[in-house]
Amino acid sequence: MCKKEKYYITTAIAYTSRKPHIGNTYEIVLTDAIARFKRYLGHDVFFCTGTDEHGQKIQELAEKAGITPKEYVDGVAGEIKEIWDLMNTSYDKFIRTTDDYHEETVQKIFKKLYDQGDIYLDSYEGWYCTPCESFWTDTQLVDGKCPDCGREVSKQHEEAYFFKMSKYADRLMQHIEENPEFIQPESRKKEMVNNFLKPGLQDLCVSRTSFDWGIPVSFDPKHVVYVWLDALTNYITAIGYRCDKKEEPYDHYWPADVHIIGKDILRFHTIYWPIFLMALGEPLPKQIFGHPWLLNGQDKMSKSIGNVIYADDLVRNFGVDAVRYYLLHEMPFAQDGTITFETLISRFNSNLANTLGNLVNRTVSMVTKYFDGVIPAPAQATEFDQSLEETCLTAAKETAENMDKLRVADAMDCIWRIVDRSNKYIDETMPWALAKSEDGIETLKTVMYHLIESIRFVSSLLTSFMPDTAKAIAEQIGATELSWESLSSFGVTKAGEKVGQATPLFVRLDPEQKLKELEEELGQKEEPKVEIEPFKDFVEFSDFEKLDIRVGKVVVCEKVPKSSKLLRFELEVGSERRQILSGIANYYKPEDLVGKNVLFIANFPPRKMMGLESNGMILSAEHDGKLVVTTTLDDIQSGACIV
RNA sequence: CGCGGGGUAGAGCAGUUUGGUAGCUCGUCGGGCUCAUAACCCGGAGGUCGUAGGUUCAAAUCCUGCCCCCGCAACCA
Repeated sequence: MCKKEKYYITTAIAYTSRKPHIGNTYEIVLTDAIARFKRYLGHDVFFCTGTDEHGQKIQELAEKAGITPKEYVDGVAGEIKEIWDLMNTSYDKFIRTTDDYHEETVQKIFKKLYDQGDIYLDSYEGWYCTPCESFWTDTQLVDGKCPDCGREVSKQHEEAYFFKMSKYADRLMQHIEENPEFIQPESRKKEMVNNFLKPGLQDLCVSRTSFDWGIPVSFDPKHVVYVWLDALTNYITAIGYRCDKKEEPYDHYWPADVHIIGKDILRFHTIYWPIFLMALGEPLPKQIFGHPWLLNGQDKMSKSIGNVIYADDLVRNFGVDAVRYYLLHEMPFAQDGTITFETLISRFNSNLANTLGNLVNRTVSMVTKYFDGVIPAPAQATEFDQSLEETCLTAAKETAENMDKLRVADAMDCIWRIVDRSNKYIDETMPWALAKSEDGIETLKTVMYHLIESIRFVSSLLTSFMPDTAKAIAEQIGATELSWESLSSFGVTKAGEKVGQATPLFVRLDPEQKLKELEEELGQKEEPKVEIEPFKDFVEFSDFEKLDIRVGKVVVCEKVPKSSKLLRFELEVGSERRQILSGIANYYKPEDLVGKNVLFIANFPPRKMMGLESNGMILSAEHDGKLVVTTTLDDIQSGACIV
């Protein structure tokens, strides 16, 4: 029995707050192509994906929908699974963080880390942002608002468990230095080391009491385990890690060969996750790859911009493999990629319908026409054969080399080199001319054989990227041998086999018409839904009266040096002057605000930001991360009260 | 002086480690061919390689200054 090399690959688990868009879908397709290719090479692959289902946000969404959190996540997890399946992804395990074995194991892990002193109970006063589910310290807050989203936070005392991150920082630093492949792409590694490790790690809050949709801490059930200790551990619980015991196939597959994740969560995977594993005494994953994002044109996809593209809509219009092709081939290795209907249509026509589809179609048609569909044995050689053979053999080798480096788009380019070379080969050998003369027939046999064989290479190599298409090509050229091993030499196709029916693999689209169709079908869906902040609870008038809101006239307004967000204001307030800082530099040119009346809260205690003192807070209206300063409808004496 | 990445034909990218004819895809123009999905093949046009200097026989590539974009961090009560 030959022992196959194991290969454990994972995606990040998808958060079950809403249906994933095509950008989120990219990750599973990318991972799938890598997993399939490793299997194709003969590795013993385990491919894990799943859903992250806890948290306050989900609890709230469920409340809004009038159902239980579990019902809510069941729905979204089902949707996610459907899309993963629709994309023809070959995961071996779909873990949900609400699975019982996962929840139990997380509890055990928490207890173990607590018992060994890595987790400790502390209590602090902090500011909590509900939408972000984040706690902030005084210094982190700005203008009393969440530094992430700029929304209101509330002061909360929370007793919480913390993880001693710093204890393991040196070991992690050493690991990163000794394993240059650990963080990919390289540029991200520097970000992590310089921004987090070097300045020193803060202890991480690993429990919450402010909501209960989570895994309860077994020995202190008013706490639930907070996000990362719950989510990251999926990678080991999914394959049998149970803390006190290890079930099959954990020992076989762990450590992971690669975690494929979005670049936004690299920090958690390259710092917290390895440290958790160190604390558990388990080996670290070999590699973490933070892939770039897929953007719609220049913009990030977002519901509020209304530019979200969903995988199922694309699949309905273009087919699974065309969408897979686009995701796998058009995404650069380390830079964000873009998707638009126009480019999708363009790639579909040129690369799939014209170059690839037409090659198969014309070849099969010729074999049918000239040899009644029977693949002839090669006879009289042509001067172009060797070049074609070389292209096939080299391309196969280089496809594998690129895949080994996770360079999926480059790998696909290698496959297309065979396609291009084959099209050229047809032109060079001119089969239609050979068919006209008796002695031409002998050469024609060679030509057709070579074409079928090189297309077999294409079909074989394509199985990991476009499985259905690969199969369809194989059927049309009558190929049965598609293994990786069979590509080590040219000439595996058996003469005498029959080709199938020549059927276009991808039917060319009329770009303008298709675009119109897409707009009609998806256009109206894209109207942004206006989502506003939920209203807050009643307060007493006396609470309002505690706030001292005034009119101030802007006398000076300038950018705070070194700060990207902060503007420094000097306001005329009656006959006084007052300095206030406000984080609106992204929305206003300082000079445009001079002379304007603004509303501000006058009785917040002074607060230092970027070394400057702010004596109040300028009121802005916020929507969708955009801020607009409030003012008075008519002019009025500065210092006037808002009543 | 917080850390890092980047600015190359109309668009999107490679090339920079190891200086030596500037390349690929799409688009565009012209030609060829007719087996095929108006497809395929060949050729042309189009770039002062962000900018100003420096090193060198030679710079997209190495060095320095500057401008612009992006990511991370900080910071936006």
